[in-house]
Amino acid sequence: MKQNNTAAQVTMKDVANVAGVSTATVSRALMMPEKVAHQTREKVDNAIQQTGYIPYLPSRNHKNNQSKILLVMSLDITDPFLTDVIQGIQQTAAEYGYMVLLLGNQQQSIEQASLSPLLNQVDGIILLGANSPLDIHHHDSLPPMVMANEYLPELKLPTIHIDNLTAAFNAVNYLQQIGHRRIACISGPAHLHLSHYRLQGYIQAIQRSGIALEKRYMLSGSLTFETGSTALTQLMSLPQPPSAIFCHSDIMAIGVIHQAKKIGIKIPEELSIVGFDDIALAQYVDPPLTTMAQPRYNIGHQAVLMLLELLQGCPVKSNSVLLDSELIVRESTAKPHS
Amino acid sequence: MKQNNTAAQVTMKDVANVAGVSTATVSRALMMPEKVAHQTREKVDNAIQQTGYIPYLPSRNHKNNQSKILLVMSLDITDPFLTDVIQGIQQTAAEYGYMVLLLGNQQQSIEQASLSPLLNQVDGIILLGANSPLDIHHHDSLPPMVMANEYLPELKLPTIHIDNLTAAFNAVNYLQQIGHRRIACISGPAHLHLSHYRLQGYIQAIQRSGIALEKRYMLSGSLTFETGSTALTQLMSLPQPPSAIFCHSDIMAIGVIHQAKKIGIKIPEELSIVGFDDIALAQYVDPPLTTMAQPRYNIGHQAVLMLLELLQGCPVKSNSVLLDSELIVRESTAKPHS
DNA sequence: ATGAAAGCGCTAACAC
DNA sequence: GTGTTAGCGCTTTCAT
Repeated sequence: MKQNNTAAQVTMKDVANVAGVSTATVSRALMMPEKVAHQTREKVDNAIQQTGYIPYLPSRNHKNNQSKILLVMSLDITDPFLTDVIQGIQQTAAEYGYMVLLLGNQQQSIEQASLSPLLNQVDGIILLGANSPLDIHHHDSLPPMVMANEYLPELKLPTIHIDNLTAAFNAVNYLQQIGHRRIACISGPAHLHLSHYRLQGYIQAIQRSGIALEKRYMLSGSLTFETGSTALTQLMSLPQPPSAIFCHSDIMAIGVIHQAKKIGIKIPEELSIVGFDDIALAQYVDPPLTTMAQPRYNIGHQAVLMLLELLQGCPVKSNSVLLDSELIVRESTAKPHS
Repeated sequence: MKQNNTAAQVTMKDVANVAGVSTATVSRALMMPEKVAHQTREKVDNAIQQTGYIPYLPSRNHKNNQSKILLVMSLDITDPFLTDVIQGIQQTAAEYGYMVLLLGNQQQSIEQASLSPLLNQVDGIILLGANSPLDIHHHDSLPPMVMANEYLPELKLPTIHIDNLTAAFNAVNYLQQIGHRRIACISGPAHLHLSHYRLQGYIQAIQRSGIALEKRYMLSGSLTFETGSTALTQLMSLPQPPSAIFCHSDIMAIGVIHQAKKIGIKIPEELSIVGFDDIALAQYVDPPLTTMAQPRYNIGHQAVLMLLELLQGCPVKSNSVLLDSELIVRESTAKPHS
């Protein structure tokens, strides 16, 4: 008869009482069931059922320091690409019995002061993109961390990512292969390192083909529809508009397609577009998007595996795992007409 | 002599030592700064700086039972609509100093046994959609909860949502207003209550106009591109295909648009489409989508406010807050041609 | 205003 | 195998 149900914590002591054993035994029955007599274990199990006991985590963590929580710091939980990565993280984490605490960048408003204690409570951290809110250098002791999707040489974090430079190079190279000469590039924000790498890939591809780099063909902005949309307007009002555009994200690419249609430019006949990421949506837009596919789910998956290894005390084997990217050719690209 | 300083926790005791006071004073300096002498506080503050002390949450929570963590259980962190809601949640939570623990449905694989303890550690729960992994009825004492985006009468949870029935009714009614008679409906999965309400809205609108309900016009599936895509094929192969389709989500609608184009059906000339949610993407697809807009961000915002009130011990004022929805007419709908 | 000391619920030595 | 006991880091009486 539990009358003390005013949200009163059922403690291990209660269980012990009901089972007629000591708290230590209850604890053992929970933690190392094989080290406790079969009979006793049954009594304890019953008592747990009866009382509705639930282990109180803070106390438990107190000792063994395991919260089974992984922190993910993500730039933007709204970005469909990152969302897929996070999905990979969550699913993999769940397989290993970990929960995922997701911190969006909006929450960077949370002051360091209140953030720090939290870091103390999680078992590991996954940085999804580099503009993390935490001033890593000012923390002496942080939980194990891995970085995903963006490589940041200065912090020597184990990282899982694609070769953004080569990927971008290949994307642009493809456009060149099918005959394009005037190729523009819409980059992500400068503070993201991946923007830098992708831009470099673009630049190298252009230069290698012996064509002069056109400053006016190189725009940048956030990885959003709007950026793509406005960038297109800008590009097409150039005296010599490009015949193809390489975008740093699919979302951007969709923005440019949208705007292109609006001002009556036919894709891919008059303008070729290639995106980046291969989000699910890419194949459903009109025309279906040619894009550099990233292994979205796998990035998340690998990141967790890597982090879990760190948690086990494994040394940081390789400092950076490279995943493959692949150009998916759909219908937003074609030979230049003119 | 603790030489075991391999990432050793800096404890409050250390701070106390350095400051030359007792741990109790340090604790007070942190928790009720005004109750401690100005001088002492300075000494403590300095010591904290020097040692790099960070409060250890599990111990702190131990007593005052405040983790400052809100748990969000979401159906699908990949859904752009839910993602926007979550954004609203995170941002609002952050304003009030709360962090958000996000549990995707994939993580339902985590057994109750390991989930329950976690529930014990969070200050409150937001259910985003009803198919939550937790067997609410089997838990005696759960943290305060609110439900968002879906109304579930049986559990009497404070809920924040739109009137799905009326919204659907209005959407279908609009189609009727502009002249459509053969209107199909692609519903969400049956286990979501909102599918039920939206379907009812559709049914009532059809019936009120005196038209017979056509079973063959009523399809259902997951809220995905694929569902929309396959549903369209099915609908258009009917002897009397519909002239308009009401979809339970924008994603679905985009799927049907995609497929419609593929088989050469002109939108909106030959077929009108209306979606639901008004995700950002809706205005960027071709043609821009007419859709029933939900206040995505605000749903999350309100949910947090509501939950926070509960946490303060406020009684559940109204059991259900209704937010407004609004039909956004874009270019995927037009008068029927024939 | 501050220190000493008693817990909080749990785990881990250490005995029996 | 199981109970006793001593903490874990922190907050909070209760003295002073």
